[in-house]
Amino acid sequence: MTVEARFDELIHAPTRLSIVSLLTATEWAEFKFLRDQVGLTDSALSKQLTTLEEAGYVEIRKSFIGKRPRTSVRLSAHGQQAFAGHVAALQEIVARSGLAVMPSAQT
Amino acid sequence: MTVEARFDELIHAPTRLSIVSLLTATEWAEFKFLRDQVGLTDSALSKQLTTLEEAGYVEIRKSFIGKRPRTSVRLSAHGQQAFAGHVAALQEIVARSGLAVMPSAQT
DNA sequence: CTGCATACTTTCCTGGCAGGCAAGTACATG
DNA sequence: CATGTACTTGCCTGCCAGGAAAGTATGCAG
Repeated sequence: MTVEARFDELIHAPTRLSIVSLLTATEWAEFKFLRDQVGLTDSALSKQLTTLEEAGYVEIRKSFIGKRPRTSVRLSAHGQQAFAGHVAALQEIVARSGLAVMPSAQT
Repeated sequence: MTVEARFDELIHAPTRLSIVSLLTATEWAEFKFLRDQVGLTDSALSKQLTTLEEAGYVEIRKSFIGKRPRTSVRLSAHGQQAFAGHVAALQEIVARSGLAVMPSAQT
């Protein structure tokens, strides 16, 4: 599978970047988990998720655990591609800059 | 030299990201060159450069070539560090996502 | 039946920032 | 004196993000 390097404004925005990158690592993630990880209010997260859903980047699953509603989210295939493409675009930028790219950054 | 991974909102914004990454590759760059590369109007670029200068990320040199003024810009050491730190932060995000990082992406 | 809690969603409003246009500045040239 | 170059600054518009608060739907407690 070839990933086309494509800068994605929607994914680039800091909060959505964290949401999407969290999702790449978590399969189905729960609303509260995301909310706490990215540090947004319910309303703000809800809106971002709607935005991502409208772009076709995430799937939102509403299930009931016992009697309580539970919203879970995961990246769609399309979202994964967009993220991969965006990362590739960033890497091209970095590559142009001549900065060395390490496979994994240790702090 | 250890680079601290540090997400930088100022550098992250798309236009400034292109400006800064261009600067990492060019030493002194001229105003018109930057303007054409990033596709901004004079005024918009001027403002971004002022912003970057106020953050201490770039140095602005105003010289005269013959009788005509010429504005050139380059990344300061501080700006280089900030960029490197931001890139490291992005790489950490990508690393968390489990995406493979290629040293250079060919299209 | 009423009230309160859970789990979001939607509406309303504010604030910041980006970019374009147009005018301003400074200097040289015709 | 008018015009051109090379920006800079001011003004204005538009977008979008995020918080607060109200709305929706459902369950449970009393």
